[in-house]
Amino acid sequence: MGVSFMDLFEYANDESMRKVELGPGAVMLHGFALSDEEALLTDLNAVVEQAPFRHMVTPGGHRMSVAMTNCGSLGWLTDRTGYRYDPIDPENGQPWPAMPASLLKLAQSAASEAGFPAFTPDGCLINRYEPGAKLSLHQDKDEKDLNQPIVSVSLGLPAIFLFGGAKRADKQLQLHLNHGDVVVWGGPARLFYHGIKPLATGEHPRLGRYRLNLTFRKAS
DNA sequence: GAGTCGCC
DNA sequence: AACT
Repeated sequence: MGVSFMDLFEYANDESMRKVELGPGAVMLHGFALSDEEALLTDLNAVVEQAPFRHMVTPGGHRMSVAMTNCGSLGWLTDRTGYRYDPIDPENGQPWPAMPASLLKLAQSAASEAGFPAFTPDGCLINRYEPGAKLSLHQDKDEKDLNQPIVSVSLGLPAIFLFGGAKRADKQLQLHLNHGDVVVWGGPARLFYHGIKPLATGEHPRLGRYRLNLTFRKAS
């Protein structure tokens, strides 16, 4: 007898709970990013200036509603030929912007808090959602090193994060992600299916009409 | 044959 | 679904 699914749903969405164990290897950290907000947004702006957001295309030929860019030595890409990590931004032929120290520090401190003290991310995928944008249920499985977790930081407009299990059909927790929330999953949860429901319209004091999601990973 | 970071 |  552990906590029931409904109990977990309540705990996981209670912002007064600073840290919620979602299951083995998966942790929700409420309001974790807020202390570094100024440096974070300044550094993010610099990254995006060098590597602008773009709507990538899936192997099936569909344009993604989420706009993406990357920083760090490896960036995640999708195009007609498939999903992969690449050190070069195909839009300009240049390496992705280096990962700013503020981002790396945030990712490592969140990972440590979640029980992964040796996290050494080499890539950060930056996802920009506007109202209506979504990411359907998927696994992060293009990384060579599945021993290290995924660290996901939410900024700006709120979203509903679907966090399922090892099989697509597994029941999903619906987690309300607000500005500054972090979700970390690794170990037994590393390949769990997850997604984002279509973003509701809104206005955030710092990020306006957008939600930004930073997902740190060790790709190589 | 299995799977799909998409679509309706 | 159209492709891997």
